[in-house]
Amino acid sequence: MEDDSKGAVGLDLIPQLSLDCVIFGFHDGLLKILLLRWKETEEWSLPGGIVLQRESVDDAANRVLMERTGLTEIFLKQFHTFGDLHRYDKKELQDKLGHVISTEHWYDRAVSIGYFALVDYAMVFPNPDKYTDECKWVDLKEVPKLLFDHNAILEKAIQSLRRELSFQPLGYNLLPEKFTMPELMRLYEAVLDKKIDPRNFQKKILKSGIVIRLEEVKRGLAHKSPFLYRFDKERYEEVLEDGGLFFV
Amino acid sequence: MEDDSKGAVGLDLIPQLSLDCVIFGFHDGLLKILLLRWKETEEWSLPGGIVLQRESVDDAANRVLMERTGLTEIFLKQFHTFGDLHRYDKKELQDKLGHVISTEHWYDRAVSIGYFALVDYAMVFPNPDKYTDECKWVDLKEVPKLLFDHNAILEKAIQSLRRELSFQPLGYNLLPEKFTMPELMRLYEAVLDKKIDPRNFQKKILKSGIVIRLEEVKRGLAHKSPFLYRFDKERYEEVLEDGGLFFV
DNA sequence: TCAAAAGTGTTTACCGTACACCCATGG
DNA sequence: CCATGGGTGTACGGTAAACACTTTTGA
Repeated sequence: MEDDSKGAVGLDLIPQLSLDCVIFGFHDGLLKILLLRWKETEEWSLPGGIVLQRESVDDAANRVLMERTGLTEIFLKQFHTFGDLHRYDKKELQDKLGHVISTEHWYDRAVSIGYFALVDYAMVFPNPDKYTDECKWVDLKEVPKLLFDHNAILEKAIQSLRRELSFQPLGYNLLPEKFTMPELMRLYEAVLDKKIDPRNFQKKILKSGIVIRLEEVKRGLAHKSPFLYRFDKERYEEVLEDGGLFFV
Repeated sequence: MEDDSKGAVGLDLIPQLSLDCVIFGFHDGLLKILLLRWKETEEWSLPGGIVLQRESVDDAANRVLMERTGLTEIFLKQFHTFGDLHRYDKKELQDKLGHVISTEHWYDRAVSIGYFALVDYAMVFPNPDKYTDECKWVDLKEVPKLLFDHNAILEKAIQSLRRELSFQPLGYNLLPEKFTMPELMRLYEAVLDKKIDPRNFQKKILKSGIVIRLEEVKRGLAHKSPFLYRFDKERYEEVLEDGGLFFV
C-alpha cells in the first residue's frame, strides 16, 4: 500500500515506505486471510498502510490492524521487508485503480515492511478503508491474483508462519478461549498443510502441558461430543522459554 | 547509518531509510564481527549505508558488503527492520560526530533494515568508509558500546543467526573450503555459546552427509593431525530442502 | 439404526545423549 | 618423552511414528 502525499512539504509520513499485513484467521477447519477489494473493481490486495513520522513502525502496523479488524492487542510479527525495484507497475495501476487514486500519487518505487497477524476469527469485524469497497475473509486456498507483489508477500508470510509454528503453540492466538482437540489439530493441519495422526497429536499436546481439559464438552454435533480445552498461559510461556514445541 | 542528502531535490536515495550489516567471521575459534571506528573518535558502529532509488534493498546490502570487505557473492540475509522512533539521539550525535557530519544532515528519525552476512574471515580485507578511520574485526564477546541502536541490532542478529543455525549448516559460508571437524565444531560452539560433545557432533555431521572427508590431514600442529573435510554442496542443498539440520 | 467424528494404547525404530581412553604429532 | 588435542564406540532412554477399533451423538 502506498500513499498520495508524494512530494508534499512537511510530510507527515515517511515517504516511499509502507507496510502490508497478512492477517490470519481460522474458521471451519480452514486458514483464512483478510483481503480488501478496491472501489468499483474486482482487484484485491492485502491490507496495508503508511508509517507516520511520529509513530514507530510497529505502532503503524497495530494501527492498520485496528482499523481493519477492530482488534487491539493482536499477535503481530514482522517477517520481512520487501525492497525490490519493480514491486508494482505504475501503468498497470493507472489502468486498474486510476479512478480511485491518480498514478501521480504513486512513488516510482516503495519499500514495504511485511507483518503477519494471528487473530480470533470470531472477534473480527472486517472494515474496508477509503480506497476499498469490501474487506473480507478469504480461504488461503482460494486467494486470487493480488495487486502489487502481494501474492509473493503472502507466500513469504505463510513460510514464516510455518517456521514460527515450530517454536510457538500458535493456537493461543488463532482459537477462541475454549476449543476442542480436533479444532487445535485441524489448525496445525491447515498451517502445515498435511495430515496429522490424532492419537500422536493428543499425546504430544497433553504431555507439553500447554492445555487444560475442562469439565465441559461441546454439544450440538451429530457425533460424540468433544471435550473442551483452554490454554494454560503460564505453562505455555514456560514452553516458549525452553525453545518451544516442535512440529515438523 | 544515515546519509547527508536530506531535503535535496531529485534525491537519488530513499530518504529516511538505511540498512545496517552485521558481518560475521570466524577465527581462532571465536566469532567476530566487523566494526567501524568514526573519524578521530573512539566511537564504533556497524557498517551500514543508504538505498539508492535505482537499486533493490538487497543490492544495496551487497554493495555495502562489497565496499567493506571486498567480497562479492556473500551469504547475506535480511533479519529484521528497525523502526522505533528513538533509534538515535541527534544531540548525542552532534557531540560525538559533529566534526564528521553536521547534525543538520541527519533525519529526525530513520528506519533501518538489518542484514547479517557470513564470510570467510581469511578472504576479507576490511576497508573503512569516508566517515571512518578504521574497519576491523572485533570478538563478539568484546564488542564495545556502539552508536545508534547498534547494540540492539547486533543482539537481534545473533538471535537470528542461532535460529538459522537450526536450519542451515552455516559452516559452508563461514569456513574455508577445507576445514577440520574440530574447526566446524568450534564454530557451532561459538554460535550457540555452549560446549558440544565431539563424538556426538561428528556422528551427526557425518550421518547427514553434508561433508566429505578428504585424503588429507592438516599438518604442522603439535598433536595428532586432524583430517580435512569439504562440504558436499549438492547434499548440503538437499538437506536444506528437507527442513534442515537441527541443532538446539 | 445409522452416519459422522471423537476418543483412546501399544509396539517399534530411531535418534540424542552420556561417557573415557588411546593415538599421533611437534617440540 | 611429553604435552596437546584428535579420533573413536557403546549402551541407555526417550521420543516420534505407525497403526484400528469402540463410543457417543443427533438426525
